Amino acid sequence: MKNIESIKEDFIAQWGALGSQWGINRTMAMIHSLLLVSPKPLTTDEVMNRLSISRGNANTNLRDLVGWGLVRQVIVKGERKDHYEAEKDVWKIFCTVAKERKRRETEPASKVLQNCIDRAKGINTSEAKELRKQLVALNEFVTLANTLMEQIASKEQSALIPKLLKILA
Amino acid sequence: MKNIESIKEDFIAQWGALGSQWGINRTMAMIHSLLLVSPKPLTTDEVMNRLSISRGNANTNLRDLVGWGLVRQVIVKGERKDHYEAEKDVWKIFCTVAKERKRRETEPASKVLQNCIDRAKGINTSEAKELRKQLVALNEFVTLANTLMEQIASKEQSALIPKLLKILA
DNA sequence: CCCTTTTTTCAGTATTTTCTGAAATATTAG
DNA sequence: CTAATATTTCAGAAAATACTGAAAAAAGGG
Repeated sequence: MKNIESIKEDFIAQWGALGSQWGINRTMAMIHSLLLVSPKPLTTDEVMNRLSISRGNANTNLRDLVGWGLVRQVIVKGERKDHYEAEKDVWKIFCTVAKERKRRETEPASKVLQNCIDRAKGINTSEAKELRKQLVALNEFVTLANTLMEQIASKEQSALIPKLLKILA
Repeated sequence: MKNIESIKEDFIAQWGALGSQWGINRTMAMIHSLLLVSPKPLTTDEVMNRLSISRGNANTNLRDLVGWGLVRQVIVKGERKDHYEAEKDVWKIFCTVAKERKRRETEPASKVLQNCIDRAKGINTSEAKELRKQLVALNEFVTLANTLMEQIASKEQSALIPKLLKILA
């Protein structure tokens, strides 16, 4: 059946399944994809009904998406209920996710490493030296990744991608 | 207490916790970090004892790590048991993970998108056009990311990073 | 204010994921 | 081939995660 709604449903279901193979929970990924392909902002009730999920679930995941910066609340005049819409520009989505993951994941990782490195400095065996070397290598990489991510995510797609393709050619 | 083993233990525990915030299960991340800071290859029994996990768990996760290409089996002469060691070169680890995630995650994602796009081609409403546009934009991005990852992961770190830093400056 | 509508919270439940331990299978030495 | 050792598998248990539904809190209207 060549119905547009059935295509959207499939997209939402499959994209949601992918999201969960990744670090994101299924419902959150599904709400995000629903909003991504929705021509207009939706209310909590509409999200609940479209995805057959409870109010609590819809509410929590919508707020989390807002927290990630992937979805914003919009006011529709003449309506009491909050409406939500997704950022649809793919490059902006990427930048948002990159910055957020940096903040939530790579920065804490670097802290952990730094702490272990500092503690290993006090020991003078060859084994400790070896350990320190490995941890320093890891930390340098994580830090570098941080810097690169930060810079990439602060640039315009049009300004960056051609250059990237060039140096990789 | 400034004991080197206690530093390793902390590193393993904390790195494991981070791994699980990400897509990797805690035990797998812990085994990987244990091997990363181990000066010599370890047997399944050693891994079990060091991390206080069951034989089944150790076995399964070691095999998965081998499947990811992050750990290899090595034969220690004069020993019956299999020994495992981690790849320690950080850049190689990164390349391995990048290629593997591409294969397991972004390629399937692109397939899903392509499928939806093809089906939307059969419909001629403005809404379908809108949907197609959004899905195409997503797919172009995913495909681009695939290509970049592939190329980055096939280069030497020393050849790539300076160039990257330059164009981002 | 007080009533109505909307949003948030959260205890209890359901589901999914991970882990254990022991049995089954495979490997190797003699 | 046999026995000893090592590895794999997998059913059931445990733990972690996500979800529901209803009650509480907050917001808006008159």
